[in-house]
Amino acid sequence: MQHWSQAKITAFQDALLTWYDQEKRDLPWRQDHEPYHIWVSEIMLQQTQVQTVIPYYQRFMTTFPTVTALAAAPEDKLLRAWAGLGYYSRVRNMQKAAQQVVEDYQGVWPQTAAELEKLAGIGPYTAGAIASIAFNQSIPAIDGNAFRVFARLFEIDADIAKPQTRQIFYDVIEEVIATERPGDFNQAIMDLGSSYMTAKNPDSAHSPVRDFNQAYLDGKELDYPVKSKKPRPIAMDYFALVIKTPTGYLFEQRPSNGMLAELWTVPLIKWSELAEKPSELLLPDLVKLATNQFLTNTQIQLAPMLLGGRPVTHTFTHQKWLITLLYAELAQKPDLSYFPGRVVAPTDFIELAQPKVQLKIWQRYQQLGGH
DNA sequence: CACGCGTGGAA
DNA sequence: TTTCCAAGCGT
Repeated sequence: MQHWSQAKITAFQDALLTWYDQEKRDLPWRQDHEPYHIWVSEIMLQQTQVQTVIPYYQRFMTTFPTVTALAAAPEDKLLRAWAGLGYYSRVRNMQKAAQQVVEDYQGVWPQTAAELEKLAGIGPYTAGAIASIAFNQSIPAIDGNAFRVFARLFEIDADIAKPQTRQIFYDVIEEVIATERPGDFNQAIMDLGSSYMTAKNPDSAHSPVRDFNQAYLDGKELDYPVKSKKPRPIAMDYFALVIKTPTGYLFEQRPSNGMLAELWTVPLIKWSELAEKPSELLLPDLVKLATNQFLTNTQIQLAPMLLGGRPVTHTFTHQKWLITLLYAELAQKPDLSYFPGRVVAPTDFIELAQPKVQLKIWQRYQQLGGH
């Protein structure tokens, strides 16, 4: 790996920051440098694209205008504000961190990356981002963009999927970061990574730092960054039970650990966890078997129906769910003593924090004539 | 350290 | 359709 002279470093900073001053995106969280605003945006932006985050950020700020409001929020309101964004532990950690700020720091944010990293949900990237953007601390903020940009600028071939690689990049960035404007420097690198120096179709020929991009100059841009691949999602079969009662539909809250923790869905039965596995030719039996897991003394009034020939599919990072919809209608309100959920009228669905997969299930149900 | 954890967009 | 990627963190 090459080593830049001080003159080259200065020229790079000038080119980058001049471009950033002219072309930086006007984003809702760039209106000011309030640590609360920077923090919320950074958590939302973890593994999530800018255009997805914008409406969530705006609603979140209306709902929870201050760190104090967030610290005191009831869990259902909290989850509703996050529903659909994914990686739901982020919002639970966020409330823990808000409570830490209010209780341990009397509502005044710590200003160093080391202190910020002690807060729940704040790791090395987010700590660097907040410290540099909100508090003007000269410290790297290394996200996927920064890995890609600097891997190309310096032709660094260390595998960015390996945790120990971070130190290599940290040392490089520490040398070239603009110490007078660290927050703008870090954000400029991220803007660069999402515009000219993208992963797939980069346009480095027109990049403001074209002449500093060694991989581009060598015609090897797409060789960087080096990143080991992850295994593909494992297919899993589920049944979704759409159960209509006189006053609404059955919903259950998922366990507090694991996938989609504490979010609301119609009852989902994992095929691999069914004690008995009836033949697909006996679907009425299957519905009865599944419902009997949690509904006692219940008459299923109408013949259960299989809904939808092809399953609803939803792909997560590690799992691909293939969900077959089953429908049943109950003549009476069921006994919910052993059922971790509630009967919800369609007009009250908005009160539930529902993941995207549940919205897909409901969409399919409606397409098939449900209401 | 390797893995679990959501979702949407691009090609 | 499949694959990969996107402002990561906790365990």
